[in-house]
Amino acid sequence: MATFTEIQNKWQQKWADEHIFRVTEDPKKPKYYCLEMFPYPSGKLHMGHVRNYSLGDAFARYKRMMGFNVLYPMGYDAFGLPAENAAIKQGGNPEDITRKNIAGIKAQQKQLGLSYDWSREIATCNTDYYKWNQWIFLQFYKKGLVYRKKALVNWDPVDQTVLANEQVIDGKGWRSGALVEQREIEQWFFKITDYAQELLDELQQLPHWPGRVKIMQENWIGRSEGCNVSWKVEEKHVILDTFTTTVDTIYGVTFVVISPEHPKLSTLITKEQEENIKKYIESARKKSEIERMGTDKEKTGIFTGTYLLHPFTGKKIPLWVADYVLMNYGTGVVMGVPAHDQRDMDFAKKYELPILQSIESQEGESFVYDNVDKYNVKGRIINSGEFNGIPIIEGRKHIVESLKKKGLAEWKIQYKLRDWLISRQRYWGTPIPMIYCKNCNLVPVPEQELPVMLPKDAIFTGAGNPLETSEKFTHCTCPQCGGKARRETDTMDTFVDSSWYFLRYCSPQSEAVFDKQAVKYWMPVDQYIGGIEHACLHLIYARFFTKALRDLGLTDVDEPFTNLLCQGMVIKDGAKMSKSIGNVVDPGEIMEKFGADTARLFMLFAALPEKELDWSDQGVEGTFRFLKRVERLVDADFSLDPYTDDNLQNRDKHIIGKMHATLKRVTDLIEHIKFSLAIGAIMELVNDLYKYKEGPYKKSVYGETLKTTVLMLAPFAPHLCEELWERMGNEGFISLASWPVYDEQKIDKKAQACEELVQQTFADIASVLELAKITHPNEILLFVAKPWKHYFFARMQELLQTVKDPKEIMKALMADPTLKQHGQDVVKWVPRIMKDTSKLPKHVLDDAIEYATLMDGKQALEEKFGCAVQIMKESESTEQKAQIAIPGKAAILVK
RNA sequence: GCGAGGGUAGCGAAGCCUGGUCAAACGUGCAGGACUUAAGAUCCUGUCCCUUAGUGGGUACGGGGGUUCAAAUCCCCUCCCUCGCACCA
Repeated sequence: MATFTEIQNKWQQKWADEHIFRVTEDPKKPKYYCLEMFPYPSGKLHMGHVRNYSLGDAFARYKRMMGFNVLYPMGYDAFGLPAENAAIKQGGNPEDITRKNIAGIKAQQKQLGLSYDWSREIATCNTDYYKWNQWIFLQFYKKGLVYRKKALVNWDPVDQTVLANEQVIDGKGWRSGALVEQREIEQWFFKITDYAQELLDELQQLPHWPGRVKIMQENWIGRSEGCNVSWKVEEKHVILDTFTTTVDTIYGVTFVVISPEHPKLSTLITKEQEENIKKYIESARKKSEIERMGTDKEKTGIFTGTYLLHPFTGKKIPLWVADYVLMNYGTGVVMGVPAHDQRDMDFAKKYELPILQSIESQEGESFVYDNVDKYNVKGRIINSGEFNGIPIIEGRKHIVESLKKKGLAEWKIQYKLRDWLISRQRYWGTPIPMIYCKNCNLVPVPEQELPVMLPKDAIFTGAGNPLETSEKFTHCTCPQCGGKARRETDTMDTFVDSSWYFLRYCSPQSEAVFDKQAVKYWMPVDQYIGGIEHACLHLIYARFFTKALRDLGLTDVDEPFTNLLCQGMVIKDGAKMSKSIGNVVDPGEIMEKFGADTARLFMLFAALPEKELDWSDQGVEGTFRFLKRVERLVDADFSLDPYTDDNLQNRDKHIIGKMHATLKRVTDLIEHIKFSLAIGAIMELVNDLYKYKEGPYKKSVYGETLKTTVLMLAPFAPHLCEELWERMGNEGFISLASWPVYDEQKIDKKAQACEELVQQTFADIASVLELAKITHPNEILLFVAKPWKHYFFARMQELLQTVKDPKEIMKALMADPTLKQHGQDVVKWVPRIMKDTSKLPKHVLDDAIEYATLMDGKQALEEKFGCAVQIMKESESTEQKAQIAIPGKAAILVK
């Protein structure tokens, strides 16, 4: 008997030799693009990967069997800091390290037997890939989607590079975990904010995305509708803008707060306050990233000594500095309305600033805009001069219009989403194709000179950007004037690489960025599978790229991913697998011990894809046992007394019915990616097959059922199923076989069961008669498990002939002493039966069928045995039981 | 604080949307039996409590309340857990 390792190797080899998973565009076949988030090649697979790929592969295999032309590719997100850090630490260079890691991870993926079209493999560190990053960058540049500016940026002191906002988590770098500092540096940006509105709007058109991802993106984009109000500074020709969504409270402004980082701040300080403010700014900057993130948010601030003039009342409004105002949102200046804003209220109370009410609720009470829907609030404006009494929402319009006339306000839509900072001061990434020339300033590298390759002579010391150490790289000639020039040494964020790789897969060898026709055929991705951690990073960038490339006329795809599945984490002993806890299970070891099929099947069986998966060693063994159980079914000796009679007995019909029912269920479950339930249903069928095999079975029925079982299991445990497919004498690969089709007609198992019941009764009565040596029974007693049900249906039928009112029927039924005992159930069913027979629960209908069958059976029994058959309600006493043995009568019990 | 998702039998995990077929799939664990010299593997049976040859009854899906003839499932309140966002004006 072949071991699972032998089976695995055999079929993996065959799949590879015959290239059976290779695909090309075929307009005659419906396409299906199944994609997993490609991995960062760290050298070894972890359980999260295995889960991800098991899900994707099962689904791709299923779709293939369903007749789709399935694009199922794999590649590597190969640029990134870990490889560079490894080079610094252990010597060597990032490329070699990365290539080695790719080889390692690929070997394990192959070992898992994933049905990728390996001819489409890509790695983002290949020049023929990152060349197109540069090309896209240049297209974006031409279109004005790229710009360079000096900005306060998130500086990761450990990784020595800048981070995008999305990569800062709790004030720490997403990779290094180091506290992020603010630095002012010239940086490259992608203008993702141009697409903020579309990115937000089109979330509506993604019905098959998990709600939480959409909500997260929505929050991340963070749209607010409001207006900018300009404030004149007293005795200075300076204007300060504030952004507010609730301009209705403008009469409630008792102070204005400016961010410590605000560029105009220095000009707004009075001499007396200068020293103190400098101190405050200093302390704010120091604590900023640590304490601004803290839970305890006691507000601090300091008066600048300067006053602003209220645009309506002309009153003097003090200008304060406080670090609860963020520089990078809105204008960096906020109007303080302590009566209606919790933060302002806290601040006002602390510094004893006046509190002025300017709006009230419908009930005439003051309220704070905390848990209130700002855009649909009801109430009116008060204490606000000419605006008194106007409903809040309407009042906003009046106020803005009034200010607009004075040139002091404009409507404004504000987003939290900020432009995507893509420069990284590191080596292992795509060089940004720009040149600095003394004469010509900033010059893009001409397209024909792409790619700008990473130099081989860079030195990895850990200090600064290694690219700057390469003379060959940094020195160049200006493409415009031909003079000496310097190359940009920043590289691109690796998230640029992953923002369009799904397009490249469509035509990985294309001489262009991608082949338009191929993209037209394959895109969008029908099913995308990956971790939730990318909800606001990769998934937003990829959407942005898709839209930007569309606007460049390169595709006509609006949204890249139609269906999105975010898999749950793999945990063990109640915690995420991690080295520090020591609960890591190595996929390699599991594959060694139990094989790829078991590893994959367990991953799919243990939990629904979106849920957490609790790793259990016993569960793995159980899965392993199940596969062996299936194998034994195939290896069973068919020659052992199977019935050859062509007529199908009840037990044959039953198993066939079960098979079709299971097939229907499994198909539906896989379609909805509820793999664990699908596998559970297959297990049930396997259990039934074992039972079927116990009794007299027919080879044809057994074989047919088993064949279907193996086909259903094939997407989950492909190696074993290929092997079993062959052992059962089938030609070709099961991977390329067609998904079986169920026959609705054969599913009606209840009718079969009833028939079986009658048949069984015949047999049982015959044997009882024989045992009791009874030749001529006068009467046969049929005991039924719930006789009152049948009785109920009989009465019900009678009543329906004459009475139409459900309540009357109910009354009549309840008057019956037999049914009275079961009043609850009677009351349950009558309204249902009266309402709509088609909507009856299945079991009620079944009971009705059973009743009819029983009546038929009774008749048949009477004919066959030539005696009266009586259906007994119940056997309450032993006396009655004793009658069973009374000669001249036969009794049989029916469930 | 805001937002999302959870709490089901010894354990993992379905069922909830669309109330009745639910003492609740499937797996695991446990118990008994068969096979075996024995162990393992395998197969069968049982596995909330009481009772039975069959059956029947009681209690139960975090806690409390409500709607309904009927609630794990719908509504309200409450407790606990996990995960996102977090002074966004």
